[in-house]
Amino acid sequence: MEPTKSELEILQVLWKSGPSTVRFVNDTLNEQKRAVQYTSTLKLMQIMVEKKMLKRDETNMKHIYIAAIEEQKTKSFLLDRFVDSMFNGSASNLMMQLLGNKKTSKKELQEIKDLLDKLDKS
Amino acid sequence: MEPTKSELEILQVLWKSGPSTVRFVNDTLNEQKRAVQYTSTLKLMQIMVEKKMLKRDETNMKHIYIAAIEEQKTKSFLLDRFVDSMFNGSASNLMMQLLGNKKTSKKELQEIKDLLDKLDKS
DNA sequence: TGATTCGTACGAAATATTTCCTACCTTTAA
DNA sequence: TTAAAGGTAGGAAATATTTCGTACGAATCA
Repeated sequence: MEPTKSELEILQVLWKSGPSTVRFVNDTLNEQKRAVQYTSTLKLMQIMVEKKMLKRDETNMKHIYIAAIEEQKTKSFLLDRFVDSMFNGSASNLMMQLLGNKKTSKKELQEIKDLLDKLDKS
Repeated sequence: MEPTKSELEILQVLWKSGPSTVRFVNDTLNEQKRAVQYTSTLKLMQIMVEKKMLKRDETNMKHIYIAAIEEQKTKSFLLDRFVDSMFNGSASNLMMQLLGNKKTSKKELQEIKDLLDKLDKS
């Protein structure tokens, strides 16, 4: 449980699209991210199986890879580490940074407020 | 502008404490983070000077290192990348993750709300 | 049936990152 | 004035990460 940057890219594809072949993952990366050879993606995914980050169904020739770590848990873990290292563990510090950021639109802000309100009531 | 994990640790010290010697940075890292040899820290900081991430005052024998990239800009940049890669660029997705996290205390939540309110008025 | 395409396995190379050894100079204190 | 302590520089080693070439088997199709 410590995905590298490249490993995370692969996990994202699997989380989004579910169990997939190397071919599918590789095509997706090439479309959405950057040029990468098929065997590079294959190798990385094989390594991730060794690390127990992925599972593999070898029933058919085209192996099917499945994310073995949960999206929520993983993101939560990485977010924690990020907040710890960058914002001294303070979520509001992070928010402050986020809000000072031009990229955060009014729509986003409203969504966040709604979220907080909803949380209040429960 | 792409600090690695170790480089970020050093930047944090310099941002927090201002211009410092290698000795000070190294001591701080050993206290707050992990065991690391003096020359390791030295080497890394020298590399960071080459990369223009730090500046160095060589007037005296004890060189003084200064962060050459701004804390706010750097954090904003890294946060953006993080949100993009992990939460599809959506700040509210990130918030949702953050709020589902046990570690975010009520006090933090209140601070975030206050922050949003303040933002409204301005 | 061949030839081409598509798949996996394996190992090595290329990079990026981190760590530390050694040499040598300056300052300090006995 | 000499030994010890504390500095920097540089290169090499150790790791971690990423990328890809080659070999070879299975499937497909002309």
